[in-house]
Amino acid sequence: MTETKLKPRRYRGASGDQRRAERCQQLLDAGLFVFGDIGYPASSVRSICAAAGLTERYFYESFANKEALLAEVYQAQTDYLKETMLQAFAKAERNSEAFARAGLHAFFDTLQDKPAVARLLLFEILGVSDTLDQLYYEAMEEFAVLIRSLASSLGLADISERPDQDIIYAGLVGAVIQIARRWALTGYTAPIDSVINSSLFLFVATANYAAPTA
Amino acid sequence: MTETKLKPRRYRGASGDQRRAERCQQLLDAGLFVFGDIGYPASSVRSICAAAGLTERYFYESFANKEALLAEVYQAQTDYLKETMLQAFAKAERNSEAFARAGLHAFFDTLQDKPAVARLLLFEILGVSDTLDQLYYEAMEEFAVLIRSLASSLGLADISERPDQDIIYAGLVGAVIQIARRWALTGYTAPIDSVINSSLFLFVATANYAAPTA
DNA sequence: TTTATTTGACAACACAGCATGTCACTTTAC
DNA sequence: GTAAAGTGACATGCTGTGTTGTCAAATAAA
Repeated sequence: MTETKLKPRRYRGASGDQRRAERCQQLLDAGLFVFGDIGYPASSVRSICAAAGLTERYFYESFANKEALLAEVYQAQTDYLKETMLQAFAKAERNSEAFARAGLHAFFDTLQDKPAVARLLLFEILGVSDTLDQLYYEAMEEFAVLIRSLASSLGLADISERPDQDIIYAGLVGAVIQIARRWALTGYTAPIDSVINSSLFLFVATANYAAPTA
Repeated sequence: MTETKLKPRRYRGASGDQRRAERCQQLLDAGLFVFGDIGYPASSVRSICAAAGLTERYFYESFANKEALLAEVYQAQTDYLKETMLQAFAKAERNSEAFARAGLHAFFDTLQDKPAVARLLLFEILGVSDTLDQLYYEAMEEFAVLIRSLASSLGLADISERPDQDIIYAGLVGAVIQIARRWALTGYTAPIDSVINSSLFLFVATANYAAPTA
C-alpha cells in the first residue's frame, strides 16, 4: 500500500494552517461586507468569494455553507461588540450614570460607524433558520448579563429581588435593540445622545422602581 | 380590429371578483400556515399553492411574488392583533392596571395560541428586504401608539413631557416584543402571567419614574 | 534544475426555486 | 349542442446553489 505522506510546505512565509486561517478571515470579512450591504438572502456564495478575492473552493474549505458563514460572522461581531462595551465600562469613571452611559455609547457608536454590523446584528440574523434564531437568543442572553452587571453597578438592586428578573432583563435588552433598529431604519438621523439618553432612561426607571408584588 | 369584449361569467354561483377574492384569501391563509411552519426562506411558492389547493397561476394573479404575499400576511396579522388588543381594552374595567393587563394578555395569548402568527411577526419579517423592514418599522410605530394610549390611560403622564418620547415608546414596544421572542424561543414554558407581569412592570416603572432632565 | 505542492480561474454537473406558458378539460352562456 | 370563459396539471426558461473536476501557472523543496 502507498503511504500517504503529509508534506506541509510553507508558502509566502506562512504555514498551511496560517494560510488557511488567513483565507478564513478574508471570508469572514467579505461575509460581513456583503451580508451587511445587500442582505443575507441576496448574497450568493460566489459574490462573497469574489469580495474576498478567493474562489468557491476555499469557501467550502472553511465553511459548510452560507448559513455557517453567517453564524460565524454573527458570533464574531457580537463578541467584538461585547468586548467594546466591556472596555468602555473599564475606562469609564465609576460613577453610576457615566458608567452606564459609556457602555451605551460604545454600543450605539459601533452600530453607527459600521452600518454593515448594524444590519447584520439587528436585521439579518432573524428568520434564517432555527439554528440562527437560537444563536440570536443566546446572544441576547449574554447581553442581558452585561446589562445586569450594569444595573447592579448603578447600585440599584431592587430589580434583582423580583421574580422573573430574567424576563425583565430580556425586555431591557429588547428595548435597546429596538431603539437601535428604529435608529437604523430612520437613517441614523436622531442624535446619538437621544438614543443613549432614552435607553438610559428606561434602565434607570426600571432599576429605581420598587415593584409591587407580582 | 376585433373588439375585446369583457364577459364576466358566474362560476359555482360566484362572480369573477368573488372567486378571485376567495382564492386570494386561501393564499393568505396558506401563506401564514406555511411561512409560520417552516419559515419564509424555506417556503416555496409551490408549497404555498399546494397548501392553498391552487396552482401557481392563481398565486401570481393575486401577488407579484412571494415577498408580496409575506407583506400582505404580515399586514393582516398585525391588524388583527391590534384589533384584538383594542377589543381587550374595551372590555376591561377602567382600572389602570387591569386595563394594561388586558391588552398585554390579548397580545401574549394570541401569540401562544397561534405559533404560526408568532413566528411570522417575531422572526420571519426582518431581514427579508428593505421593503419588509420598513413594514416592520411602521407596525412597531403603530404599536407604540397603542402603548402610548395605554400609558396615558394609566394616568401617568410624566413620560409624555419628556423629549424623545417617541424613542422611549419604541423601546417599550421592543421590550415587549423581545419578551415575546424569548418566550417563543424557550417553547412558551414560562407561565403567561410571568411575561405579562414583567412587561407590565417595565411599563409601570417607566411611567412612574420622574425623569431627571436629560 | 527538477519535482511536487499549492493556488487561481473556471468549466461542468445535478438540483431547486421563481415565473411564465401550454394544453386538455370543465363549466357556463347562448 | 356549440362556443367561449375558466380551471387544473404540467412543461419550460432562467437563475443561483452546492459540489466536483480540470488545468495551467506560481511557489517551494529536492
